[in-house]
Amino acid sequence: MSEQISTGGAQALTDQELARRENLRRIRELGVEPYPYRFEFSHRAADLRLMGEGKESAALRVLGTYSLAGRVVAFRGSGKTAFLNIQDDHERIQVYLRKDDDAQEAGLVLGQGDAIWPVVRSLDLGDFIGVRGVLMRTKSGELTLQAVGPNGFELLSKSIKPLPFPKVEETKDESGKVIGRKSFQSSLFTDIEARYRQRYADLAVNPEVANVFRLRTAMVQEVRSYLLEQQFLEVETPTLQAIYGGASARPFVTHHNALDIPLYLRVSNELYLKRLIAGGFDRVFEFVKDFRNEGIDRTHNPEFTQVEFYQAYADYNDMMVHFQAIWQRAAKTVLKLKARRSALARGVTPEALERECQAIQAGDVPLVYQGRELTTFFGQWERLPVKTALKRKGVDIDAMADDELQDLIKRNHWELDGTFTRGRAMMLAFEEMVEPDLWEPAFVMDHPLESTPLCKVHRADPTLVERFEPAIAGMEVGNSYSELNDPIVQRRLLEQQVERGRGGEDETHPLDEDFLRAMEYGMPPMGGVGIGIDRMAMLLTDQSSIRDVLLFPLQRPE
RNA sequence: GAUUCGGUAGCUCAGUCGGUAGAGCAGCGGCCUUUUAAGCCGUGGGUCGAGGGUUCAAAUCCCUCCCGAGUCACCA
Repeated sequence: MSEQISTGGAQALTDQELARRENLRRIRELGVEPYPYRFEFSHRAADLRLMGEGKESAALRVLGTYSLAGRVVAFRGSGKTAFLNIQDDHERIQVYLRKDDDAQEAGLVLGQGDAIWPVVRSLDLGDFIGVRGVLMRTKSGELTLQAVGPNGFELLSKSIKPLPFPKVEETKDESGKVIGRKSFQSSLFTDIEARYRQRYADLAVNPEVANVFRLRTAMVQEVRSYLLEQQFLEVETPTLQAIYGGASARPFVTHHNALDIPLYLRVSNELYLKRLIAGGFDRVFEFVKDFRNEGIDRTHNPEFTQVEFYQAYADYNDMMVHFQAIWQRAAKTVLKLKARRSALARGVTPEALERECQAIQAGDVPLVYQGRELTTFFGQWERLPVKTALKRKGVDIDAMADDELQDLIKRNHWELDGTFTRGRAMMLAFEEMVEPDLWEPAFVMDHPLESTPLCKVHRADPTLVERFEPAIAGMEVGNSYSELNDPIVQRRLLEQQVERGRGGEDETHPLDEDFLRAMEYGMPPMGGVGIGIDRMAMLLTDQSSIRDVLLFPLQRPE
């Protein structure tokens, strides 16, 4: 390690990193601080583009002076001038810098001449700069902020490691001749592992990735707005729990030192929200991170986000209404944002865009996932009782004896885990015969009694519970019950589950006496819902993997 | 857990039959005061994921391992 070039780590520096540190040294030598404290800016790139819309240079110039700050994402220097593309908030605008010592046009002199120009020449992609100047339009018509005056240019932060900016994409004709190239149009930092591990780099160079997360946030806000408008109270419940429950899942275990007790990261907040209903809050909701110590795949991450809400005096039918309304509202908001964002690129006029948004609001624009339309998404979602769905496939559960059901399983070479029960056989048949064909939104409802211990028995069929699991594009996107509130029955069901746990069955939970006590004091009838926020984001932003809607998906450490 | 594909320069990739590695962009030096694929001239850069084996010789063939992605299985 030399005194100037500290590696700051075990790995040797690349030639590019060394070059940037040399630039940094040179800038300091010029008396310029490469990491100043603040920069006052008047506008952002998106604002400037909006203001410059349809105006020529002469009209732009009289608008006055503007300033902006952002990251250098492209640099085209030519001797005593430079065109830069600056990105702020994932929007880009061109900036023009001139050495300008002998500029003819009064007032358009950068004005720092020899002093600042070496700093401009030492810029690297990824640096942050501030620019003050006037708007203009170049020969080719691109809106550009031209730096003017002694404060026209400031270095705000030096980048000493090259970002993985995409190379240009080439279009070739049959003979292999390059007939066109474009840069910064498409994401070409494609190493998927690096993108997840270094999300900051992914976001910095792939604005459309950042947009997915902006859409996700907008979506979450819509869900929250809906629930608040419906008089639900937002609450917070423990993440660290001495007894985990509310879902069948293996927990992460940790330890509290001062109390010297094991603690679990919650697998669900369900039992706490029900306690709150017992406590007299009639409508509560919570956005929660749940943690489940299970596998990772396209639709599962060990920590994931749900919104759960509980409503006193309601049942699962009421919850279906909320569920559909929330999804449709969030989807419309996301579709509108997508339309607005792409309007300029698509050449859509403001009037046409307004009509588009009205059509989206009216539900006339279909949601598309992975190239396939969800045609009934903005209509009434089908309510699909498991038994009814099977009957349509020629399997009438109620008309079949146990041995007939067992025969059905054997004939199809299905595998039933655990011991045979009619309910398990029914769900197996549903998964094998119905689920693969589910695409349009459907409330899969009225599951067998043994599927959950937290749900009320179906009012019309004692072998079922009042539960629904909505499926969209083949994905389970939530779960809801007419919540069980009979403490005697609840105790029996939970005790049975504990027994099964002792018998070695996976994924049961310990008996939560405190939860039972709350129910014994009296709990009103209620409907409860959990919505998987990550999967919702996948559906609405058209991403095929849950990792593409998580800013920092779990990765094995480097 | 099973299985398929992948890991080569900062990024994206090529690398034939085994003969000590290439391209574009990025970088570096030079020229250039309206570029936007900037252009022109010159130029540096590699523990080919790791380890072992076969061979005169391994990015390439074999074995083991690591990491990732996909598919299946698991998943109230």
